[in-house]
Amino acid sequence: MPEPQDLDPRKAAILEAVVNEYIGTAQPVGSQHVARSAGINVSSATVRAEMVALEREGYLVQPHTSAGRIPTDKGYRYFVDQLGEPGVLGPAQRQKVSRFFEQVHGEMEEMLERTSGLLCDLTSYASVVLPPGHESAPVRSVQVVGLGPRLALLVVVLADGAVEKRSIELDEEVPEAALTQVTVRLQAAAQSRPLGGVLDAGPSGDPVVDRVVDLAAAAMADLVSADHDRVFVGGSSRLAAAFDAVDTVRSVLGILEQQLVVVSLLRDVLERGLSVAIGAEHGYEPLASCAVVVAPVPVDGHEVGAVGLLGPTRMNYPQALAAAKVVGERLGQRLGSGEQAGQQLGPGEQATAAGGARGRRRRHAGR
Amino acid sequence: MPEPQDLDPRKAAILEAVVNEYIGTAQPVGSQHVARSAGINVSSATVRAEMVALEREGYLVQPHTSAGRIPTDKGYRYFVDQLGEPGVLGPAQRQKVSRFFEQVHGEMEEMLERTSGLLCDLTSYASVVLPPGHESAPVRSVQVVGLGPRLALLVVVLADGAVEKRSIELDEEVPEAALTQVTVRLQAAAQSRPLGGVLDAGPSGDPVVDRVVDLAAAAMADLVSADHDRVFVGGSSRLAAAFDAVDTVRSVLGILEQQLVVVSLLRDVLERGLSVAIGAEHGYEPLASCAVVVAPVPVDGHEVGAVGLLGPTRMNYPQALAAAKVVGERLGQRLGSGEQAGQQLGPGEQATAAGGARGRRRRHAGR
DNA sequence: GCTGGCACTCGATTCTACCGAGTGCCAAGC
DNA sequence: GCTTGGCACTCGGTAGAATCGAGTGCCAGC
Repeated sequence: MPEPQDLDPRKAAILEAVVNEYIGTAQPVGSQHVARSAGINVSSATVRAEMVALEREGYLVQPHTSAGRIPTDKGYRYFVDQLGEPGVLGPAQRQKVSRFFEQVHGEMEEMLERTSGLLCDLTSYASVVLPPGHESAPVRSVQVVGLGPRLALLVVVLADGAVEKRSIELDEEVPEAALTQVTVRLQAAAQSRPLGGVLDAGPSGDPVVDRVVDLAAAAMADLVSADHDRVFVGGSSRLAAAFDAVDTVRSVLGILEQQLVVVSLLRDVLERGLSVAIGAEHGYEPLASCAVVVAPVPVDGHEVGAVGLLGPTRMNYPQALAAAKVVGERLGQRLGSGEQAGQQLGPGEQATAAGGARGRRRRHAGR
Repeated sequence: MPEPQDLDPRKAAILEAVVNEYIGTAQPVGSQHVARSAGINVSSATVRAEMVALEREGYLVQPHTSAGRIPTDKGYRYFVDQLGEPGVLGPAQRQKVSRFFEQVHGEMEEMLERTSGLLCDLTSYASVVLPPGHESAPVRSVQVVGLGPRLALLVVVLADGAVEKRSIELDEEVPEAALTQVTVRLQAAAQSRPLGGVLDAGPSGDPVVDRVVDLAAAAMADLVSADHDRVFVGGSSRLAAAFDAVDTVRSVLGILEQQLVVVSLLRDVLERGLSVAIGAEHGYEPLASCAVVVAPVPVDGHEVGAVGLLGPTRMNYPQALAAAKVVGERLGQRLGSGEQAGQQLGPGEQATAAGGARGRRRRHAGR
């Protein structure tokens, strides 16, 4: 595969001008526009000649003869690779981010949801927030609560403030006392260990208790893999504006509704070390007219979550990259500080029952 | 305000024919089409005369001269009021519903989300599921878990299987033992009482414990009002197909993202005893081109939740009403049986840790 | 190698003519 | 007196022709 860096500086400048113009106007860009752009000091005829070359090499296409050019996916890719630095947000945007992370508070789910709203607000694209998995978060508490004659609920509290639950259906009626015993045994076996690393509790002598402990342990193992498909999607209404074809909107929205697809898409892109997937670069055919920008949410060093933006391929990449990067980092810091101290409240927050009605009612991000 | 029943049978039949036709085709309906409809045994000229009257009375409008008629909101309203019975679902639909409620299982949140998916599937409109509030569900367990030096987490398990949590920021460092004591005291005060009716725990002698108990009690009171703005929205992609104006789609999607608005809209419609709100009947200007169908989710007699459908005013009301009614009822039964016995697993479900990976991966409904 | 000039292309826009679904009205008929 | 068939009229939608203009490719000259 040919190196993308094989463009001479003038071609690169022309390509950049086309991309920038097209991102703004969504109209094919003609040679005159390019010639008038800053940084281009040649005539339109020369630009035309270069454009022919760029088209031959696959960076541009003409929608039809006698129209301007628009970038191909390859063109966008080159453009994105060129801008080494992710760019910075404008001052207004920066302030929005700072203000957001100063004042945000409440339970983690709500914070993630509102983070998704922030991203939409910053970029006007649809946003996705993948919460960090908590395989590695130490267990703070395990509890088995009876709900009915043959039904119990396993409730696990993790050090990062997450609470997970799972129903357990029992083969037989189990007295409350036995469940208490189960809780005690599990608590001992799981306390301070990561969720994935809960050790066997060992036999207790009471077969009923052992049986329930086994069921609960299975449920806990299940929880570890379960939290992968949680995801917060926001701003899907922005997509309606981004695409003009109604059925494109419909199909993209439909995909955003399949959370599992979204999750694996983002993880996949992230795993390949990319921060942008343009057009068909991710495998999903139905999203071929979309670009995805991803940034990790690094919590205490290792990356555990992700934020993403979904928009048309003619996306404002510098802005989107900057927004995703900054928000991902800040979110990671926030979650990281929580991991250590369980801190999830804003600094200015009153020392009181957290997340009063005032804050909670301010949800903006859609799911 | 004139009674809507002031239409003679023939006018009513004509109006009905227009509505039915228009729902199907989205095209203005001419007098000839109506005259050919079943149940209309007069000539097109007569139909025309009647249509003039119907237009004068506000049930129909002409988009322009020499076009057919389309129903006004008032016309739809009459139509909806006429069909006394909500109608029944087709056999295929019925089967889908039955199959769904036979096989659905897992935690409540997931079930509600998938119910929302079911509604979309049945009607091809966007759907909303308002979970029942659990003010009245008895508390099964209360726990305060320390997360950091000055942060604790209140975890409440309710008899219906719901788990609620709230962070508590502490004024000072509280030893683990004190938190345990707090848990014990709260447990005693709250056990088996509804969440809203937790009594005062009374002084314990230890001021630190009392302080934390107070904070926790405040947090619990807060939880009661908190669960109002949870809502599951599904099938927003369907809206893109329902409206042809792109900005209508955009604004409606934007509204669906504001969960609080959706919740209060549905509650409002339900409180007014309506099952359908057409056009401007609900107060929300931006949804003037939409109709909302609502059905209660009655759990053990009193209505506590709701399911809703959001579509264009030219909605298939009989189908939507039937679907909402049936799904609302079935969901209520399901949740009701859970209230008593905590039963949330399908009858055919294996007695094992519930909601294995297989089931969990099958999410369809978008948020 | 760059530039201005020039002929050419082709989508978009405008204009016109026309079709036809649908209406309103009216006189004749049951 | 309601109903009906007939008829003139309206007007949005479609098709075709003419026009416009942004943009291209090519080429000769600087």
